[in-house]
Amino acid sequence: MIDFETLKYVLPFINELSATDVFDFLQHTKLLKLNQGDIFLQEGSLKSNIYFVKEGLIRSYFVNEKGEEITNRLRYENQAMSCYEIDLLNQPSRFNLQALEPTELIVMDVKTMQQIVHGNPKLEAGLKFFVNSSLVEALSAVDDFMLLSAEKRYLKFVSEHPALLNRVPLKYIANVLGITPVSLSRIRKRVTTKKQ
Amino acid sequence: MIDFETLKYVLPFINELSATDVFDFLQHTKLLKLNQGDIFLQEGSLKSNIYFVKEGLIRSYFVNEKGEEITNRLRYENQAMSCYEIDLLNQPSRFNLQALEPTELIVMDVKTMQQIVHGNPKLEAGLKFFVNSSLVEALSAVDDFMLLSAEKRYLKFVSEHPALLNRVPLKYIANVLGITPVSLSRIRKRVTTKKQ
DNA sequence: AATCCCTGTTGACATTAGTCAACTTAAATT
DNA sequence: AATTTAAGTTGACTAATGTCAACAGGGATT
Repeated sequence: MIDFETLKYVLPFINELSATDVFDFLQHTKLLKLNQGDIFLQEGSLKSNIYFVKEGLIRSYFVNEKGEEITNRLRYENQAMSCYEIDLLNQPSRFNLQALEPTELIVMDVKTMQQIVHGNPKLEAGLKFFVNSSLVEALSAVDDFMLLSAEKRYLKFVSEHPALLNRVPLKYIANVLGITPVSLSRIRKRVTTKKQ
Repeated sequence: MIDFETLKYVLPFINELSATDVFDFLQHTKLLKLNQGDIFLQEGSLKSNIYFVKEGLIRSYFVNEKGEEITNRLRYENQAMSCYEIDLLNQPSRFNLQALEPTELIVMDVKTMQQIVHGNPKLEAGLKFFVNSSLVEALSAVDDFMLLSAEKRYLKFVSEHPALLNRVPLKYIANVLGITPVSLSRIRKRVTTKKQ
């Protein structure tokens, strides 16, 4: 169980809850403190948790046939990470989750959360907002891959997540953009020389 | 208002509803019959409808700066199409919706639907299932763009939608796969010669 | 039947991205 | 300080995709 002040900044909608609702909610969350490099969910896991980043930076990645790690998502302060295979398909995770910095996560079991949320209109609305936001984000990402060049996707990434550039190794960003680190290095060069 | 038998095949969860619930639901749906080529939603529209394809085939597309039409989604029997900008962001649609065949759609206003669904556990569950399925689909699509080559995406498209190949012009499929029609034509040639 | 239009194919070439390897740099370790 | 390691850059080359244009074939229209 974690304190209200901690939760408030990560999940703004809890400000609208009654005291008892908040207590209920807090009772079923826990704080997970991680060191840089800690892997907190392994491929094959069935733990249907949802993770809210209070502080720090995490990634989702998997290991391909060649033994290479491919990073497919990055999440930082006030963002949530979940494994959709586990939560939505009841399948073991294909991905690992790892902290890239000293990180504090608010962890909630999805099934427990659903029980708490169930029947509480404000919590229902909060969950619905979260799922809908995830959907918008995913659909926009699909459209970006369809419509934008790698260079434009990079520029969009920079404008949407400027702080990440100095926090995340380039190779992870390259993975997220769907290109190789070598290619991203060259795109970055092209872009910076263009500007001048 | 449309009949129950029609709806049953498109929205299987309504089988679990009580008679009054079904009636409520049917009262707020209507059937839209379209000819091939009909555009039933224009860019800029704010009509937050959701469309279930009873029969036929539709596409979502937009017109880019060069005046070219870019198709970003295809939907056919028993699938749903919505414009996420309208429904989820309250923004005018960037896309047009068009029937590619003689088509029958079940149309429902999203806000009306939410009112009906609200407070009815089975309808809530049905809507939740629909949104979650959309989310899984979108997240998988993102991962595919990140991890698969254009050729592999094409092969996956073929295996998942074999019937579409004979129903949809190649250029629309190319758009959906994020490549040019010329490129898809060549991939298709590569693939068929490989098999033999 | 002749024409027109649209779609898809193919060729030639340009652009972009991938692959492999060498090298530099910075950070961590000893 | 020396060594090791990992990340990023760069060069050379290959592969994939885009662009532009010409052409072929099918379907619709006249």
